Amino acid sequence: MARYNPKEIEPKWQKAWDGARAFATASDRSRPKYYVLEMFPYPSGRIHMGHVRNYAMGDVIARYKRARGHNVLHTMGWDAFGLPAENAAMQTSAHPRDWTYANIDHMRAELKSIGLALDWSRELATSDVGYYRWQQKLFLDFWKMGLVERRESYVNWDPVDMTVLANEQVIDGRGWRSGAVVERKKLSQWFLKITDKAEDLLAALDDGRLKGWPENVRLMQKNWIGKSKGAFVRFRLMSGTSASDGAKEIEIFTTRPDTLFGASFIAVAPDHPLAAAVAKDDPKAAAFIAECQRTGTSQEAIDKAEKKGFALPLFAEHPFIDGRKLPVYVANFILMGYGTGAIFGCPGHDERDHDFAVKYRLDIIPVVLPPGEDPKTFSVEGGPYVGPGTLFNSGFLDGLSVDAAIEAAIAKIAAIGIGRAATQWRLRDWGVSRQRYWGCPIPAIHCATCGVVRVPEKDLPVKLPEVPAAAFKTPGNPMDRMPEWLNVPCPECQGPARRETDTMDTFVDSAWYFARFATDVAHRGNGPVDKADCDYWLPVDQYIGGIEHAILHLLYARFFTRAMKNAGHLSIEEPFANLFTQGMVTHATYQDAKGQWILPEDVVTVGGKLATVSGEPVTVGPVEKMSKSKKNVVSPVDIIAKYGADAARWFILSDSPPERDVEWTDAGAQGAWKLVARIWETVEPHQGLLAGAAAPAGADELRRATHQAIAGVTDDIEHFRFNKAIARIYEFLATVRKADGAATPARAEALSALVRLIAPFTPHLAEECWEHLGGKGFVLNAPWPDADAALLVKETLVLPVQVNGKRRAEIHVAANADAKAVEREALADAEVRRHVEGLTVRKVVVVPGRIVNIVAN
RNA sequence: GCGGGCGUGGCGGAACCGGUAGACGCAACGGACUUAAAAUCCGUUGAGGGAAACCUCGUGAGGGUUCGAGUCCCUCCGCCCGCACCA
Repeated sequence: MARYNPKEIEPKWQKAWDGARAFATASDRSRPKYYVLEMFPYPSGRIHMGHVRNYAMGDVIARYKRARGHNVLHTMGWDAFGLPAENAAMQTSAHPRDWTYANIDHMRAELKSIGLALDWSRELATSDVGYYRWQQKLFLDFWKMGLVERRESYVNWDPVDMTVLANEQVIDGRGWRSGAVVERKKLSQWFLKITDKAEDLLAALDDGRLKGWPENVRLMQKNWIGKSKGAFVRFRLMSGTSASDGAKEIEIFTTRPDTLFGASFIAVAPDHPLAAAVAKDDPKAAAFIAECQRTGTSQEAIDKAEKKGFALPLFAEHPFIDGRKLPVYVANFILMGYGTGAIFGCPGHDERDHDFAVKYRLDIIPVVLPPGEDPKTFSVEGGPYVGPGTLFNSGFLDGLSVDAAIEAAIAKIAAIGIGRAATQWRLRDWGVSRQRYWGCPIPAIHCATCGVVRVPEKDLPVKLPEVPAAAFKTPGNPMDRMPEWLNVPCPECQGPARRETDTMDTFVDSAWYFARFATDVAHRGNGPVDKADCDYWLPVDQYIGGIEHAILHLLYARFFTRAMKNAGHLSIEEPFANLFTQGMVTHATYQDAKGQWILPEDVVTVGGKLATVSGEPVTVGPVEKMSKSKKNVVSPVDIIAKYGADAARWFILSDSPPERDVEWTDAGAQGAWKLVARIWETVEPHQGLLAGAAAPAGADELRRATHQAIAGVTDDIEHFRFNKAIARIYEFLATVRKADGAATPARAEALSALVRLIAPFTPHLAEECWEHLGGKGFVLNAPWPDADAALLVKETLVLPVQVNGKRRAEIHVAANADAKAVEREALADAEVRRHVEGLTVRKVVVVPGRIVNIVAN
């Protein structure tokens, strides 16, 4: 018997599928559509196991839905703009474009060896002019609709390299290449007004439009959008201490106006105008603000920095308490971008305010009394109380609940004209400017007389200028140094003007690619998307990708879909009907005696111990996400060469639930390979079996097992439980192999079902088996098997019987037995009698079809 | 720091709505085949006790609710993801 050889068989079927154009998207729109999309890859150069996992999952769904009669759209493309190409250009002198497209060619070939059911004719790269010119058109549309704005905001600035740094290029507050301390620098930048859609982006999370999304992702987005109700309140600055710009008052935002009587200070952001005004004549204040500016721009850096304040020579009057003076601080944890950039601090009922008050020895006054506490003894000196309760020490609010006090406080503030109720959002507008070359150029022109002007649509695309590869060795954006590209006549006055040199955030590229995929290639020259095509295919029925994209990418795509609908390009608000977030691929880490990381392929077992190829001892470290820096990577290409694509796909799906991390182990991959070989071995003796097989009848073991397997695997695939589907296939295979005496029709039915059930997971093997058994056409076009409900019903059940919660016996009862009969049966059981001997039975709990519990004492 | 998750045998995991904890796979051990090894096939395998029947313990730690808790609640520990210029 010939051993199964994936090296021959996998390319054979890949060629056969190609030759038959088997995965070309059908134009027949009468069938129900199904659009399955995996997050497209960044073309880093090589595929990794994370890709294999992501695309194997999508492929299972695509092939399964196809077998269920759907018209399936399943495509692949490249998230091709971004920083790594420019870093490569700095290191290797390769032009970002050449580097990127060479990587794409390489990765495409690697992906094809996995045997994915993809329509490659729809492939796109976001760096193609044919893609980004339509992104420029969308940008202009949004601009006309008022969704584009220019305003100042901060970037990480490397003062040595004179360049803007990404957050990941800032390491411990220093530039990654220069090592210089990074500064915050204000630049005029482009923004998309995602906050205009905040209300609907939030509402859709809860109103059923995203019922196919995981709860945790919806919750993360909800918290990210962060709608909070509260109030603006103006505090009068005390005379004689006014700031040098003459400000008489300071406006704060608070979500807890009920705690106003517990206020003991005011804090403003380092870039608040009041702070700047004081700093003008106060070198110490200026120095403190400068220090704050040296913290990075990321929220994480700001939050983790030690909370610090600087007392300005200013005091504010408490609006309700005569004579209470509130000192005004500049504090490094107050954000200018949220609310008014100023807060009042209530140390008794807020963590950060409490820390701040302890540090600067400010009053800590409790104003909310928890239920059951005595106001005379209750203290918040040791820590704030943030729960519900009743107001005290609070004048007109005394005795009210927190909620009632919030309302009463707002009413009073409004009545005396010092403030009003307000809603604030944590969500900020989307800064899309990048001071980099390898991105989509922003279609704008700066004219000294006309200001910032749109590039007319007829002049699109604004192509990236041709820049020599050597230009990337110099820090900064090479576009700034291309006068022949930079200088253009103003589209409005024809006077001298300059092109915008900022390019777009790559999140813009990935915010609408799903709709571009849905647009037929023949229609792609006419606009960003084809509305009719999108009306048929969208929304994406199943979107699959990493949890790391839970907020930004998904939120941006949701915003873009709304904006594109408003611009008339699409008819939907939500791009992804169902979302699945898959876990990472991890691997053990290995180090040699010197602490150097070692590739798994360079580790060998010598006498039961791990060693390097040259014999040095190796220590095994923790299992971590596969990463280049720790060298704990396994190349899919090597695995496919060794075991075949089917075994790789099988293992990556078999070992862990899809949403959790999976650990790649060579033993597991070998196990998958054994399975592939065993299935072939099981099928091989039955050449042509399907051709003349009679219809199976009866209800023998094998038939029951077959239909149970069909029902179980189907249900598991529908619910994204690939690991369980695979476990069931193992069980079913064992039954098939043991069923020596089964009748030929039952065996044909079992093998036919087996091959179709494995087809989404191991498609090459399934085709080979299908052909060998005499199945018609490709198994990929064969209908999914149906489970016969009559063969799934059990006649008798085995019920566990507990005595006082401990399992003591099992009884066999008819599936339709009533509770009384089950109870009688249980009490009659010899084992049960032994355990209740000498006790009085107090209660018998019968859970139908589940369990019996006898309570006795 | 803030937001969201996860934690079950030697390992990956299963256990549906609170109802027999450990399905299935890996590893290990025993056996068959072989001159031998590999491959393959069959069997055993949570821990402790017992000759056995069987008993006790056991789902990160501690507490609680319940006839019954891996599952629900509270407190704590550890790890992972995100934090707006990595993609």
